[in-house]
Amino acid sequence: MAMSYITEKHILDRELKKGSAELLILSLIEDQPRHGYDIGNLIEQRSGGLLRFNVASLYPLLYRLEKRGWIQGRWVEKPGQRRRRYYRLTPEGKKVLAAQRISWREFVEAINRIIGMEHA
Amino acid sequence: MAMSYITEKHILDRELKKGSAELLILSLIEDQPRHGYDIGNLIEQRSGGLLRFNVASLYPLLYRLEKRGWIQGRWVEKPGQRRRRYYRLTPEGKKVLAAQRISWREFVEAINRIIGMEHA
DNA sequence: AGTAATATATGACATAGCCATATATTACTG
DNA sequence: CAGTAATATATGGCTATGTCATATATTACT
Repeated sequence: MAMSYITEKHILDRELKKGSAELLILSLIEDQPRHGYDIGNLIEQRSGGLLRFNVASLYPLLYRLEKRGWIQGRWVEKPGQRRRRYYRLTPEGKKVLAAQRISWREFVEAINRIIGMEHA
Repeated sequence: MAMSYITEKHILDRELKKGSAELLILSLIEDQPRHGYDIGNLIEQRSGGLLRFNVASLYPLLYRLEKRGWIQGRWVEKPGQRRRRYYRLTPEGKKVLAAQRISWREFVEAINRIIGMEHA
């Protein structure tokens, strides 16, 4: 999960990734609880490697979301596995996710309008 | 151009805005040189008020873009007007803008894939 | 036994956005 | 003509947060 920003393109990627992080995490645990490492890998896989989370960003972000009451974590210990902390959406988190999805859509449309990509 | 973030929705907006700022500015001066204040107002107007730039963010960002050689500013003084610094895209900036438009599109598609908004 | 992968954790540093404020000029309004 | 608003650029200080580097612990593989 190491980052590597070499070109100008990557500078943009790095910046853009910041704000969408919450939305990604909330979406991924919408249907089932997941642990941090799983979330990080899913984001990388499903984005075709375009989006990657540094673990040093991912875990603190999970703590913040839990502190805000949007997600709730619990430790799960199974034989033959290292202990994992599974996070699930709280009722408050569900509301926030719904609001953020709308916000994301409006945001993308606003940007596209300004940069001339209505058809994107 | 003052900011006001009250709801959770706005927290997301604030974060999201960060990475797209460069793309917005480069796009707006693509066809004609513009000064900072004009750019700030255009972003607010064309986004229907959704995107707003604090001047304390806008001007330093313009300096950074100029320092990187993507934009070039020059002072213009006209009678009956306060002096303005007009920025234009450099050849290097044009290349960066083209790359960032592609990057933006890929980014949006990757996010949508993960959060379940393919149809958005 | 050694290495890689899995999984979580955190201190230190750097980036960069925002608040508040400042300055200067022009336009409007009572 | 005095006061206020709008235009236009500028910046010090605070804060949030992402990244680098590193640490720890467990399991799987060879």
